Amino acid sequence: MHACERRRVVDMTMKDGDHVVEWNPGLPTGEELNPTSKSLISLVLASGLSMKPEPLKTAADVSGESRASFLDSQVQRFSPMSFEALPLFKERKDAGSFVCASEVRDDGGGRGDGHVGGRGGSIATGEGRSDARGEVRGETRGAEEPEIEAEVEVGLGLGLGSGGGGRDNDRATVAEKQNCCSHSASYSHGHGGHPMPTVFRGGSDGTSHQPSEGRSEHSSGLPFMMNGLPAYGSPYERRPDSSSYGGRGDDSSKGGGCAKNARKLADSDFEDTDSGGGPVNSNEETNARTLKRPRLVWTPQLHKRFVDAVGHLGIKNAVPKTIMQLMNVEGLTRENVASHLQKYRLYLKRMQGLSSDGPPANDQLFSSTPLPPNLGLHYMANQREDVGGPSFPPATVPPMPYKGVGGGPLGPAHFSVYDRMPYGVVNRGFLQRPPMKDRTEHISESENGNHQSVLSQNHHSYMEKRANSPEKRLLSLFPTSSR
DNA sequence: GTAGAAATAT
DNA sequence: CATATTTCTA
Repeated sequence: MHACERRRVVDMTMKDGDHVVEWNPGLPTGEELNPTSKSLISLVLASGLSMKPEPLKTAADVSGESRASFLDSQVQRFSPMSFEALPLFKERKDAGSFVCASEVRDDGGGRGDGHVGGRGGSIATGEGRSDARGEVRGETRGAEEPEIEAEVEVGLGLGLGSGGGGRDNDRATVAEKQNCCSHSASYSHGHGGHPMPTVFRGGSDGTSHQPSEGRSEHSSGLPFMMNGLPAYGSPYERRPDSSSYGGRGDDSSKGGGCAKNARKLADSDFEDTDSGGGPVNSNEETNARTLKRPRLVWTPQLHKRFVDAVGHLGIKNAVPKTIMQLMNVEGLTRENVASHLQKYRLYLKRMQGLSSDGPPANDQLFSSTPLPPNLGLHYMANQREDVGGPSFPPATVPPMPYKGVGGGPLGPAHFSVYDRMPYGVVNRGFLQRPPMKDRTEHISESENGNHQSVLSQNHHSYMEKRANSPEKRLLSLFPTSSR
């Protein structure tokens, strides 16, 4: 675990030159570091971390220390306390913002079959930005939050609970995660079904204010998960260095420089500086009330979630707010969703418009996620929902069982934000909906998932003439062009 | 206050 | 230029 930390430190060092100081508060001290790890630190680095270098070890020493370390780690790992101690709910407003978003399917319940699909979890990581701001923050930052977020987030994010259902698959994933992201986690902490609120705004711009507004509510009134999914980690992520903001995973061709990002955001923090009364920094001037929130990147996972939600609700009920709630993604705003929905509708419209010879549709994101088979129609038919239906409560989030969506053989076993987006991968969307009572139509989905039969229709028509079916359209999304 | 569309920004 | 955010209107 420490290996990772160290690596990061190094990265930082290299990247930001002398800004390491900023990280010092979060770095382990000589005492905190376990023996074996300590011995791995170079003299230079050690001095940089204000810890004294370890004397050379004898084989015996090493052996003994390893054992100690191991035991130590064991303890940490299984001690519930270690989990509790983590600033789970704590807002992270700090720098460097290391964001790790992850998605984990957790059946929560004992539903054994809940397959966790290959979807591992996505881990987004970003390194601390070296905006000019960095330094400032480093100094002004209050007493709090000295720790390095990274691991913590990851740990929290990965809700590896998945008790019974856990498959080897899962484990592997977990292992991977641990590997790359360091300790973390993964205890199947009991937290009975709690949503693992991993909140933290990608701090790219340090705009780390918390999801204050609209979202906090999720945790309260709504069911914890959608389809058995635990709360999604913060969607905000940072790309390694492409600097390109765009969601496109591709090259950074269009990339504006990091410089851009730095821009006005250079302030942001003040809101948090919080109580502490620490001498509020000099930001005042820079306090361009601009407090923009970081640009959200709609990753395939996120989008899928979105689509799932929309599908779940049916186009009719799929309004931003509801979708947002259903998605249960922390930090996601209604605006985010509204915006995406807007775009999504356009996409749908377009799709139906030129169904036949559709142009290559560059919407990799959209096109890669199968439309929920039930978009619109069924729900339309189902309008009267509340009536005698076991089905979905209209506006509420149905704590519906959500078995292995996207799972199966198709999903990627592991997903890291650093990877090129698996656009090609077609996740099977939204299956296993509970039986709709009078569901007349039944869209079958090809088992192989390579071709998706999707039902779609002009969204206007949904609204207006829902009853009639003429509008219906069957679109088939391009074959899984895995690329 | 919210949804949806249009205007902006990145 | 594409995409996300912000603003504006109903």
